[in-house]
Amino acid sequence: MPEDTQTNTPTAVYDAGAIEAKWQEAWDAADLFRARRDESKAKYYVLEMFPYPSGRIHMGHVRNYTMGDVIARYKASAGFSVLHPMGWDAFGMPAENAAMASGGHPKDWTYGNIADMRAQMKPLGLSIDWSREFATCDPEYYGQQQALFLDFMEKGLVYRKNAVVNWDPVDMTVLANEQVIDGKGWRSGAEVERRELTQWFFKISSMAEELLEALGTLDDWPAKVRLMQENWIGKSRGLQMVFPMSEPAHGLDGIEVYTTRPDTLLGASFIAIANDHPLAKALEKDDAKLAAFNAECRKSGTSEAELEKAEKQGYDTGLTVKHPLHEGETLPIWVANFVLMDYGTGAIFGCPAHDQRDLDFARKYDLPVIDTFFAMDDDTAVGTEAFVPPKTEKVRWVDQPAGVEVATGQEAIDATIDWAEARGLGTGKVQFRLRDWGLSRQRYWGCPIPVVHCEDCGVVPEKKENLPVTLPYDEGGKPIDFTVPGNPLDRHPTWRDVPCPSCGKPGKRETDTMDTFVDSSWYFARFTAPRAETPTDMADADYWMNVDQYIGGVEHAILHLLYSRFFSRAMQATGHLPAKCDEPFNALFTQGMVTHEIYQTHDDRGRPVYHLPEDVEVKDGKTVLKDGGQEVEVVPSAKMSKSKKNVVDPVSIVEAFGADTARWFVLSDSPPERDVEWTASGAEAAHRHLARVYRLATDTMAMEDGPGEDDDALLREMHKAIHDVTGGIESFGFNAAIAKLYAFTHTISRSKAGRDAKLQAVKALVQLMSPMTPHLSEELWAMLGAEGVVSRAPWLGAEGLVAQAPWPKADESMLIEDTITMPVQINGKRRAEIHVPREADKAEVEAIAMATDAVQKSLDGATPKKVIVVPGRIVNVVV
RNA sequence: GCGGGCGUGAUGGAAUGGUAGACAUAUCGGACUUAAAAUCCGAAGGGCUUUGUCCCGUGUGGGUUCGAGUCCCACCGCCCGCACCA
Repeated sequence: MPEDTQTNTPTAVYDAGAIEAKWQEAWDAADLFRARRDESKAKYYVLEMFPYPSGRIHMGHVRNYTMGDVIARYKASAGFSVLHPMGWDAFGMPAENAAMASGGHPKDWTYGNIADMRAQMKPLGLSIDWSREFATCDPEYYGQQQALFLDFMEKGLVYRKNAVVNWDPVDMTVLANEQVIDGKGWRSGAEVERRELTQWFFKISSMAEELLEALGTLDDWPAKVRLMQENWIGKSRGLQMVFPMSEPAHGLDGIEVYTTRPDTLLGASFIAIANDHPLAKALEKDDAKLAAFNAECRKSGTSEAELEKAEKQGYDTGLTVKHPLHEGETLPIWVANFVLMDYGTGAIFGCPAHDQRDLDFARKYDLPVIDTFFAMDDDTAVGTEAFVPPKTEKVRWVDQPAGVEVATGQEAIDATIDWAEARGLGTGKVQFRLRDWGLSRQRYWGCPIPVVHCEDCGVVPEKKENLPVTLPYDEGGKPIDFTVPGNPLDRHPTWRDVPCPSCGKPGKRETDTMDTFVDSSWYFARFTAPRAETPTDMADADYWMNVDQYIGGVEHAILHLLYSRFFSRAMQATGHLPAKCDEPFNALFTQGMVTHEIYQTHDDRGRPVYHLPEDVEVKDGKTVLKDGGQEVEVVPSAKMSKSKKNVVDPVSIVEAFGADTARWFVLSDSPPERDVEWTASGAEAAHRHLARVYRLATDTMAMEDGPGEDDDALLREMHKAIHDVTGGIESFGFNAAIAKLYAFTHTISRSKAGRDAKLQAVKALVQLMSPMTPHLSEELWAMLGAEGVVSRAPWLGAEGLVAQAPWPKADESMLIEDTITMPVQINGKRRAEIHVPREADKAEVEAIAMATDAVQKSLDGATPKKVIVVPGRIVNVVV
C-alpha cells in the first residue's frame, strides 16, 4: 500500500475532536438524554453527588460523572427510562470568602463559576438531562426549601435552643471549625471564644431509632458506610442515676450521671462534670480560679476532635458526693475538660481502672484506681493502661454491685441496671450519641430562614404566599459590600425590618441562613420535578424516586447521607414524598479520589517549591523541569490539590486527547472505590488504545470477503466478552470490564477469522465500549453499517445510534467449554495441571488427577489420606 | 483521642476461601524503516554452585482451614469522618 494512502483518507485517522463535537451535536439535536416519564418502561434514576461550583472541574469530577454516565448509558441500552440530572450545590462560604477577599458579590461569583463549569463539563459527553439543571441558590429552589422548612416547623420537627459557636471577636463573626486554627481565627489571628447563641435545630434525634433500624434494609450500601452511620447514631443502653451531694450546693442536692458501664460502679473514684454543667457555671461565680479554668477550657474550638485531643485537665471543686454503696465514703467532684455537656447528663463517674481517659486523669491528679474485675487468667492490677476487654469477654469480678462473680461485661451491665432499678438507685436508659441538627448559620450566602421575630407574637413563620424570602443583592442602592465585617443581613435595614406576618407591627426578619447541608438533603427529590410550583410533584416523585444508584465520595458517608435520610422521612411526614421514600438511595457507591505524583524542588531556605505536571518532563530516566532542566524530587501520589500543584486540568486533557480518552483512563486503572493515579503515560496509553480500536474497525471494513480460520473461536470470545463486560458494569467493576475489553481487542486483532465474523466481533466491541467511550463508539457504529442517522427522538424509537441500540446479550451456550483445565495441589501446593471433560464427576476427576505423571512423581510413593475435588476449580491431594 | 477503611512486582492494579500477579504503565529485546516516530511481535515477582511444574513471596507477627491476598487476633503505615468545609 502506498505510504500516503493513510494520510489521504481522513477516516483512517482517529480524530477525537471532530468525532466528539459531531456526536454531541447529534445527541443534542435528537434531545436524546431528556428524561421522560414513560409508564410502559421501568425507570432508572442514577445520580452523582452534585458539585460545588468552584469554577473549575477537576479529575475527581470527571471520574465521578463518568461512572454515573456509564451506568446511565448502560441502563438506557438495557431498556430503562433513565433519569440522569445535574445541578449545583451553590450556597456556601467560598463565595462569601471570595467576595471578602477581592470584592464582588457572591451571587455573581457563583453564577459565573456555574457557567464556566458547565462549559467545561459539556465536552465530556455525559448523558445528562440538562433541562432539569438548577442551582441551590436559585430563588425557585430555595423558596421551595423555605416552604419545606415551614411545613417541618408545623410538624414540630424544628425548634430553637442555645448552642455554642466559635466567635471571632476581631472579625465579629462566627467561624466554622475549619476556620479555627490552633484556637485562633484564620483571618484575624484572634483567640477564638465560645459564645452561646439561640439557634435553629432540626429534630433529627427524634428519628434516631428509625434511622438506625432502617440501615438494616440498605443492602446495596457499602457495609462500611452503614457501620459508620450506626456508630455515629450510637445507640447505647446505660444507667442514669443520682449521686447525692454530701452538702447541697447552689440548689442542687445531687449530681445526675449517665454511664454505659454501670457494672464498674464500685471502681468509681471521682465525679467529673462538664465546664458548661449548671453546677460548674454556678460555682465559677464565686470561685475565680474555677472561672479562670473554665475560661481556659472554653478557649479551645468547639470541634469534638479538638476537645478529645486536648490534654485531660481538671479542677477540684472541693465538693463531694456520697458514695452510693459505701456508707460514710465520699467521691470528689471535679470539673473536667473531656466531659461533654452535649452527651448524657454532662456528668460522669470516673472509673480509672477500666477507662483510659479516666485513668490518665486519675494518674495526673493522684486519684485512686480501683480494680473491679480481672482477666480470667491474670491478677495484675491496673498500672498505666486501663483494663478494657470487649464486653463479650468473660472476666472475674472482685467487687460488683449486683453481686456478679464470673460474667461478661454485657451480662454485668444488664445485671447492674436491674439491680439499680430494683433498689430505686437509678433507671436503665437508652441514649443516642446523635445530636439534633443545628442548621443556623450567621452568614449571608445561604437560604434565609423564613421567619419574622415580633415583640408581641414571638417567632412568626413567614406566609407561604410571600415565599421566596430572597436574599437582597443591594444595600442602599449599591451591591452589598462584603469587605465590611459582620453579616450583611444583620445590618440591612430594608431587608431586615419587616412587619410581623401575624399582627402587622414592625418586626425583624430572622437573619440566620440555613446550613448548606439542608440544600443537599433534598435536591435529589427536586430533580424529579425541578420546575414544580411546590417542593415536589407527587406523580413525578412517585415515578422516579428512589434514586436507584447514588455515587459520590466516602467523605459524605455520615453527615450528608444521614441528613438526606432524615429529610426523606420528614418530607414524607409533611406530604412531599410518597410512602416508599423512607430511604431515598436504593444503592450507594463511594468512589475513590484521583491522585497524582507531586513534583518539588526547594528554595534557598529549604522550603518546598511545587511544580505543575505540565512543567515537568522525564529525560534519561530523570524527572526534570522543562524550563532549565533542574531535577525535581518525585513525591508519591496524593489527592490532587492546588497547593501541591499536582493537578491535571480535565479541559487540557480533553483538548489534547478527547473526552473518550479521559473517560476511559479514569475508569481503567483502579477499582472505582479506590483512588486512581493519573499518569501522563497512562492517558497516552488510553488514547493509543482508542486509536487502535479505530484502526481495527477501519481495517476490518476494508477486508475482503472470504472464508477465514476459527470463526467460531472468535465468536466464542465475543460472547465471553459480552458476558464479562456486562457483569463488570453491573457490579461496578469498570476496571475489570476495561481489562477485558483490552484483551478482546487483542483477540480480534490476532484472529484470522473471516470478515463477517470479525465485523460481528468489532461491532460487539464498539457497543461494549460505548458507555465508556460514547463518541468513538457512535462514530464506529455508524461506520460499521448500523443504518440511519439521528433524526428521530429516542422515545419514538430512534435507531442507528449506539446509544439507542439494545445491549447485546451473551449466548450462554457459547460460554461453555468442553474441556476444563484444573490445577492439582499436593498439600496445598500446585504440582500439576489436568484437563478434564466438562461433565466429569468428582470420581472421574480424581482418577485423572491420580493418573497424572507429575502427581505420582510429587507423591513419591506416599498414599493420599484424602483427596478434595472442587468441580471446575481445583484438586487437592492431602498426604 | 474516637469511629471507619486500605496495604499485592519497578508502578497502577487482577484474583465467588481454590493455579497470586489478568489488564495496563515503565523497562528490555525483536520486526518494519535509509533513519526516527508510529505500528506490530515478544520477555519480564525475587532467588539459585541444583534452572527444577525447585525454593521464597500479597505491610509485620500469630491463628483458623485440605487450601488464606481473601476469614480471625495483635501491631505498623497511610487515607476518610468527627456534627459551622463542601
